[in-house]
Amino acid sequence: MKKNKTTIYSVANKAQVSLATVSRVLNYPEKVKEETRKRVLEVIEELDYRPNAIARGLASRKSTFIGIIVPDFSRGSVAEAINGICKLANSYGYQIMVFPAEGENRVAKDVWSDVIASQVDGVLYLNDLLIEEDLDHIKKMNIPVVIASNVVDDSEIASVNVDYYDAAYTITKLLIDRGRKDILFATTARIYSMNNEKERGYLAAIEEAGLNPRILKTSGKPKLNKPVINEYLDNNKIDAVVAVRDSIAVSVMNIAIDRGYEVPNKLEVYGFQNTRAALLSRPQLSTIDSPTYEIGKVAMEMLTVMMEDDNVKEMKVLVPYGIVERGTTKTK
Amino acid sequence: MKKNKTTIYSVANKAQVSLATVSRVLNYPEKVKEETRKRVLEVIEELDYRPNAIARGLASRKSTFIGIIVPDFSRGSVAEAINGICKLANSYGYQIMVFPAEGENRVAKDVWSDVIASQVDGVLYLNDLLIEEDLDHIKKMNIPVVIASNVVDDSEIASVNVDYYDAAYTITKLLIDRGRKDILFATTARIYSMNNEKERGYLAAIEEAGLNPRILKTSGKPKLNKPVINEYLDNNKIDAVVAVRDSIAVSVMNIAIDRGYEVPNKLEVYGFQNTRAALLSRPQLSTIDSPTYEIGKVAMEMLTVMMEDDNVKEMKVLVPYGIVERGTTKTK
DNA sequence: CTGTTAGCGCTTTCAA
DNA sequence: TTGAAAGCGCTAACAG
Repeated sequence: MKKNKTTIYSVANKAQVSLATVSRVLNYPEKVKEETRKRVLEVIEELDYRPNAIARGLASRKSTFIGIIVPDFSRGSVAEAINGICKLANSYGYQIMVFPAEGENRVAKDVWSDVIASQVDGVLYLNDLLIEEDLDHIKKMNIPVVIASNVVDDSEIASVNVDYYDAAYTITKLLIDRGRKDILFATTARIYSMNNEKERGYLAAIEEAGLNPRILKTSGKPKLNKPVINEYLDNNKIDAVVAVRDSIAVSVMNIAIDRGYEVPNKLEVYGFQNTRAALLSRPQLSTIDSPTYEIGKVAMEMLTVMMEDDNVKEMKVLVPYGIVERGTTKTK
Repeated sequence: MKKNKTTIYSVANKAQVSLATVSRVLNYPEKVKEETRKRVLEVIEELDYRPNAIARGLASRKSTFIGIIVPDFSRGSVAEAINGICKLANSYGYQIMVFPAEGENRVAKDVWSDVIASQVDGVLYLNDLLIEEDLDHIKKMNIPVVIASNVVDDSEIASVNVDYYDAAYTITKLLIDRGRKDILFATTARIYSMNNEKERGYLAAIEEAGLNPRILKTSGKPKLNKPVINEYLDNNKIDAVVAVRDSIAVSVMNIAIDRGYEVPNKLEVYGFQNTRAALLSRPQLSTIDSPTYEIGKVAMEMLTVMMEDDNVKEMKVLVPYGIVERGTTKTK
């Protein structure tokens, strides 16, 4: 299978210049006499020449590729972040390389190995799972890495997040102020730093009000939720729900409605993330709007800065969240 | 910013062999004496050597990169397909490169330019929009291209799809057989080959039964749908809906329910795709299960075959769909 | 079975 | 302002 055969030589020949000159009009056009430049540009156009990114990468020792480490593209938050990243990467001239990181099939080591081999200039970590081993790899890496949506303490590691603690605290407080007393916090069984933060925020508000915390840990998958939620509702009375994800919120709500709960009068519900699921639910879900698209953009922005300059000051950025009140809460 | 400095030379030196031998243990291990191979492997391990994929690509004239052209990662179908692609790409040793193709910001030419420059060995076209110009580029490409979820007539172009015509025909027929007479076909205003096929299938069944076609074209976005749908329902009585996407099905259904329609007794609804939206709706949506994950896998499989062998026979593959009957239809 | 030697297509000094 | 030449790190004949 042969590739594009127009090389820098073809152009140089046809334009009657050396290949160095062609290279220059590509990279430092101002260093070439206007006349020559014009001629070369014409030939490039004519031959439809596209510089071979691979060769260029090898010669210049930078690939203009960036890597994104991603668990599962079907997760709404990830998808939006990637959209944000693409947008920016494109305008900065970076190509994006994907490194899938499914928890089960790939151990951290393999992913990072692939990343190193691929010669990317920087990496964006969008995986929601971040283990100690990853942190080690990141620190050993000699290219910049930015972590999105993962709260990490290490001050040397760049990350961008929403203030999940504050968000959870705030909506829980809102519910308490409206007289809710039995507020369920529905979270994932698996431990994510993000959801941990939310739990801390929830607990802070609950304890401050002297209420009893009620925490339910479920799988993220709608199908597996049902029995767990049903069992919980068999044994407990609740009047509000704060869920770590919209989909979990909707799952809990739907089951509660089936059991006769009236939303929002008898049961108020908040989700997290403002995904499409929140829009399609009945009633439409009130939720924390975490601007995942924005997170992607900001992360990419940080990365470009770090790729150009080793000394970056602000390693932890917090993107503002919003509270979207819809049909599942009672704001008067 | 310096990169990984362990090269094939470091390994060769330390293992007391030539670089060619190291290269061999990497690419044709069987051609190296067991003893030497072991020694080299040890050094590789010890130095944590990772061959530079860029250099390798340049020397071998194949990058082991494949490109995916994608419009919007937040689309459920795309996301699942990418998951499928990743899964396979990984086991075949291909790295995935992303080429965003937003309709508005990028003209076809740019995308294909980037693809060529990046030296990928093959490309998967996951964009739902496929214009004449793209087809031209694809045919001029000297690397294989596989198109997913786009019905394209050209027999030279490889594609993988679900038989949308058949699926739409079948569910429409099902509705007719259950006595439904005013069946609305809710589709997108923008023209997609996929939805076109569905429309043809719908029309075939409707005409066959001597009924009146009822077609409503809306935007894909839930927010913009509402007025259009409301207006339609102001002026028309319907007793069933076939929508080209789950989200559209749910939008229509929710509005209909608000207007007093009882689902599924007075109004039956079918969606398309079996996304999460179908699971979270109330009642849960009956839908065509198009196995997008599978489509991704199959497309990737085709691509690998094509990358190894220019002469491929089967250029059009159809992946089987399923009909998922849930709460919005009346199967007895 | 292993080493030597050309490149792959480009960038980047260094001279001219 | 331009050209010549030396690599970037690796693969792939070709010898031996």
